[in-house]
Amino acid sequence: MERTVYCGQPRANDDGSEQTLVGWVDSRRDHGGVIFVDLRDHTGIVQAVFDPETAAAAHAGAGDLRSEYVVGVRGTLRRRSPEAVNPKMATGEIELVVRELEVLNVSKPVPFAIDDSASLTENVRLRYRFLDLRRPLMQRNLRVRDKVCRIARQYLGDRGFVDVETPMLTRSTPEGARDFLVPSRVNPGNFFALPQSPQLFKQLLMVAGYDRYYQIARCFRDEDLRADRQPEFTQIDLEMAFSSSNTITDLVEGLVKTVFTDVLGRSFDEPFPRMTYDEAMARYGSDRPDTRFGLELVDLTDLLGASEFKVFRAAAEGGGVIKAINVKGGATFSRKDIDDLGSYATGFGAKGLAWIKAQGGEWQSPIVKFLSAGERAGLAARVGIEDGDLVLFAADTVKVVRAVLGALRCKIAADHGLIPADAWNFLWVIDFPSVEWDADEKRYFALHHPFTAPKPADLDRLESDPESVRADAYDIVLNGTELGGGSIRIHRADVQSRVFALLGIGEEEARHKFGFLLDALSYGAPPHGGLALGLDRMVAMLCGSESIRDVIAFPKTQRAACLLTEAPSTVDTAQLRQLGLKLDL
RNA sequence: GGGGUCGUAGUUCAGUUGGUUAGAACGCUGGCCUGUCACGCCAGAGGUCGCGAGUUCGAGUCUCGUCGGCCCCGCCA
Repeated sequence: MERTVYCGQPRANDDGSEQTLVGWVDSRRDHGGVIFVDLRDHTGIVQAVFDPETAAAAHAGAGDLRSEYVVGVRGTLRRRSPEAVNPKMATGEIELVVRELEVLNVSKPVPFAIDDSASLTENVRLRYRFLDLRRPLMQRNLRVRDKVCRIARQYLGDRGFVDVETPMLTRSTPEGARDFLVPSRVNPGNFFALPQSPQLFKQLLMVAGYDRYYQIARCFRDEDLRADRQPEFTQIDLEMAFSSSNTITDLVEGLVKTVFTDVLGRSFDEPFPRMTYDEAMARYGSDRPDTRFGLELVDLTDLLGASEFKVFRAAAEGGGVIKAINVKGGATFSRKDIDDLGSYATGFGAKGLAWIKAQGGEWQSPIVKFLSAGERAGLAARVGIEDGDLVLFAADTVKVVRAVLGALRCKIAADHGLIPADAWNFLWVIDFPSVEWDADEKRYFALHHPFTAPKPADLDRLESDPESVRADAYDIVLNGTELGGGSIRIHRADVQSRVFALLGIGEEEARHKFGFLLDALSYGAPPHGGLALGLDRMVAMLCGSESIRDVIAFPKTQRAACLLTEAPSTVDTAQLRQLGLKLDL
């Protein structure tokens, strides 16, 4: 049977038309005489009616139907009588009066209902992913994903971007994440790496004169998983030659606005605000601040650094900071609530969590007795303490204080409904430092990656004062999630060599591992830059999903396994021998 | 590597202080039912309480280990 119309399509004015529908049996209601079967495909559900008097054979067959049988039905669409209309269904004003039924396949009883009502554990969903994906919610999610990709291709294609594929089998790189390795049979003892991103190849394409490149690119990173991190994920990756960072961010802003407008059906006219890295870290304790709510960090180091409270004084004297957030109305928090926040803070490196509760005109607090009248007055003024507030303090190194208060403000906002439901707070974070000192390894690390260009004005301080050098880099943030990031790249071999040197990548190592890049940069590389958007995260946010697993057809579990195929798996020793590999576990 | 949480019927869950035969809902099977759409009514089947040790007269319940799902720290743009 060949379909003439999808299940979700028939409407009242199709009354009388002859149609053939195919799909899955969503449910069967057998009244002894007439039988109703809801037939489902990805477009929706329509009711088919089997009448024993007008179509005896079809009716007999319908009695044997079970959930998820695959059937074709042919008959006449008929407008339902007014009392039989189902206003809950898009097709509820009409039904198919079946004349002919063909069972295309049977189905075992399914382990869970193919609808969105059941709350399923992820275990079951992933083991039966092919059924999970049949559910309307997942159908919608993957179709939103497809839509985003098509919009991106259209948008970028219209603007002269060329889609170029880059290798999946490439060479391992020293910086960044752990690589997935692929042994080379032809070259025993040698390995390919799966790309962490097409970064170097797109730069080579710039050198090659493809001045606008894009790719919807799979990327691989062998690191531990999170709700928003999978070992393989997808980026909308793009690169432009002869463009400033403003040109690139404007272009990407236009792309993102187009995507969100088309998918969500609402407009995003306002330009995305810009915030420097320093400001983001100071006010929000994060380089991807969630600006949908307040709870901003207030610096109190100058005010309380000399106080009698040892923890504060020690932090200030040790070069650290004292900061606080004011939880408006937080005086209602119980002692247990505050203790729980304390242990949450400990998880981010805090040694404790000092607090002041302003209630009934008094301050309840374990620390207030250490504060002078002047310190108290200054504190009240700067933090804006009013009756009913709860102030939480962190005093430690800059890094710890940012991490602790940055995490606390997000947790408190989430737990207490401070986040507006339909807010979409886009934000550009700019002026990142180029490098960061790693105290453990005693060397500088690139905050973005080693190919990020320093701002020209800062370039002469690269050797003398590296930490003051800003990168010409930009991240796009939405509601506290990093949607993507990019930068202007280094396009001169001499600058690239200086940055490698700063990062402790010696000349010989650089030549060995990045010789091809340095080589390419020395043959007329144009100035260029680009950006990559995390497709999975973007689609997850558009779908309202907490996890990117809900927008990936076949994701891995947190232990990096596929419950459906049971990958990864062991292999034959013969296979290993061909590759010249021996296991040593 | 670490912290937290969960694992009981096909599914989602309940299961008291350790105590007889481990329950509910939905689903499933059979029967009845001609306008339902969460159809209804009657009957029934269905359990390695993740797995393994231990404590105990007795373990779904307590202890230890282990496997697995999820969340987080570290790690990772």
